Amino acid sequence: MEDFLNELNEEQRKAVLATDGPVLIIAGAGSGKTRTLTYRIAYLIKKQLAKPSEILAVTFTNKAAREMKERLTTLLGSQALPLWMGTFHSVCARILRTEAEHIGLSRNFTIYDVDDSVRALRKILSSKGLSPQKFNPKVVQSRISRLKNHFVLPENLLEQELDDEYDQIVAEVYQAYMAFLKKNEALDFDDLLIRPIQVFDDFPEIKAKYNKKFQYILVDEYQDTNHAQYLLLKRLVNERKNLCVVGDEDQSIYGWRGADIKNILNFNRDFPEARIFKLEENYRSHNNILQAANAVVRNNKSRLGKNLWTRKQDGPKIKLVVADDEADEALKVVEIIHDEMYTHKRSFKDIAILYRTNAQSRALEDQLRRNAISYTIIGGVKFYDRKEIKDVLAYLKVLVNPADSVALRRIINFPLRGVGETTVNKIERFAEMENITLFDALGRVEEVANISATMGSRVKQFYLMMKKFMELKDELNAVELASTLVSEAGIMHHYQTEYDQYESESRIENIKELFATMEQFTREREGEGRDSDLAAFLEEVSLMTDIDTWNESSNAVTLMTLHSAKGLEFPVVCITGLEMGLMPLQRTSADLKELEEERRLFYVGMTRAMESLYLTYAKYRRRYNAGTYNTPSLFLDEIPTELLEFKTRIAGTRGASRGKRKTERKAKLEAYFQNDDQNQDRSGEFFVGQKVYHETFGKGQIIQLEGSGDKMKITVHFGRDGITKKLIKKFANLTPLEEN
DNA sequence: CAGCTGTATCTTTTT
DNA sequence: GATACAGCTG
Repeated sequence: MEDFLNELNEEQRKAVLATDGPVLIIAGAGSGKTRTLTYRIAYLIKKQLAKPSEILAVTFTNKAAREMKERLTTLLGSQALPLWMGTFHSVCARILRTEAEHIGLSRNFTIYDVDDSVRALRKILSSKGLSPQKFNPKVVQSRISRLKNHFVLPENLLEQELDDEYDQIVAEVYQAYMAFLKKNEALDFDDLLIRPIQVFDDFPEIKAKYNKKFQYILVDEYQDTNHAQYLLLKRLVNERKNLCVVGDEDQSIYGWRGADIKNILNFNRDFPEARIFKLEENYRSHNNILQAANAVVRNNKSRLGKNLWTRKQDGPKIKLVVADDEADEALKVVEIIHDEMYTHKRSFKDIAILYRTNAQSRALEDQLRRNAISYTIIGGVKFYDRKEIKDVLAYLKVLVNPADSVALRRIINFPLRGVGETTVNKIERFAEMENITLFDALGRVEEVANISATMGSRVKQFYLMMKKFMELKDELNAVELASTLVSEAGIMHHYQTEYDQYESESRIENIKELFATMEQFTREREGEGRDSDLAAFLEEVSLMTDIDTWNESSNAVTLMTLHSAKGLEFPVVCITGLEMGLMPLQRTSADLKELEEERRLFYVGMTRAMESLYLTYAKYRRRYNAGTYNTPSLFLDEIPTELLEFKTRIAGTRGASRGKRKTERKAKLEAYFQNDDQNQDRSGEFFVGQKVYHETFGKGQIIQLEGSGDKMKITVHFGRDGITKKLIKKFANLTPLEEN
């Protein structure tokens, strides 16, 4: 017992030992926050202050929850398993499923993701005759989500007179949307948080049950909780107020999602008796990295302030790398990777490449692939967002919850069975008249007016097939059910025949991977003695993010957004795209609050690095159609010059600037931009990124230029055959193609 | 009336 | 540079 207390520093130990009453732990980046939390839980259990089942620990991602659970199992064995650990959303889903019968909710409710919500709203808006130009479904979705995050319900809005016409309509649509969800027995992400609050308020006996159950509550990443989560916590905490929250206001990066930094800043106003501990020793990063990060975040006004320090050596300077454009930036990233591998004996998995927007990954991917560097991408098109996965899941969702019309509409004519929009609309109108679900209406298709006999039998055939599988639901386990369904419904056949070989293989591969995940899920859940049925699996999947499925052990460079990188660490980190307009993002620079969040985001990125940190930016970058010339991010100016090394080439040469003075560096940067303009304006010449045509190879794109004049070597990637060729200008006979 | 083809429209970050 | 939708065709 005491052994593991010795593994903590004094402040961490104090935080672990302060078991009772409200506790706020301000934990700087890399200060051993997870370790402190884990040991605190272990301590509670070992000292028998609480049974595992009386502890609730809320983490920010499912992955964090899984890892903490593993650590606890290592410390305590399987006795720790009954504790509740998960994200707010998964914990809420669990409560709602447990209490479903008492609160008028189907146990098999579907969870709608943003995409589903937008689909639903699109339908509602058009049925109200509102133009999608003026009332963009995505905008309306985010407005409603925002309202929900602030626990504002449609009835609160409608009872007051709203000045703004737009707000008035949003309020009406909001109400219709809630009715739609109810009819479909669906909850969206925000409902998962809101419904338990309502349940606790409406059913005191249920609130009492959970108050009794959860004697100790711990919340990680408290700076990123929103108002609804705050209200929920207030209800979950009982009179003992054993609430321990851990967070770092400098790492609050989810304001746009409704996270309220005030939750952490005002914690001791909510709980005046709260004890506060500050973890300020950083165990992760070399001193240079830490000092640079500190210097950047110091420019923020809204913070509690702390002094993060380390015993570690200074380490190498932070390398600032300038690139011509995004392809060149990617090329330089490749050089960085090579250099780190050969001169510092790193492997792929030690390296992370971070960026502000997912779209930036493309250029990086291209270059990594060409240089045979294995990589994994987190985010972007998520595994569970892939079309084939969504298709299969939609089938399963309908099996579990036939009332889910969004899923049903997705599959009713997939694979194509000749049942189109018009027919579905007719049946839907019938369903509304009869006050039954769309699915039940399919079974009575012969009663629907104006539907031909052939059409009717197509619909009926689909209905009967689904019905049959619904009956098989209890006989087969989740994987058996899913795989039989997928072949019988013709999905496998569809993917085998409708696409080229490469795509077909990868899609089928993905479906198989889904089945493998299901199997693993079933095993794990059975081990814990929890629900392992299809409904439970779908719930888990709905709340899963890319990072949760990330396999750290595979040896590959990791690519992800700065947001996804929160909570992770890598020996080598490279943050790309450090230009004005991208980092900070264009629309954020006007608003000080948003600018500060961008700065925190950069801070989060920097503090992921343990040993080396590279910062790159491109002077020119293509975004949508037009490209833009960019100036370096203002955040770069906030890093003390003596901590920076200015690199124009990565390996071999010492291209580093000796310029220690800011002005000198600025002059250098400006010189770069001058150069660049000339480069780009040389009409008739070739440039990197240019599209060209070659007699034998067809259309291609220049990815590298070496030398000059007729002897210039031009490396071109030809998309058609996916090959890359190095050509001599004189002989290649390349024709430049018009842009676009 | 289903299904295909071409055009318009956007791209911040995610539970 | 992918997706959604309108409009056309069979």
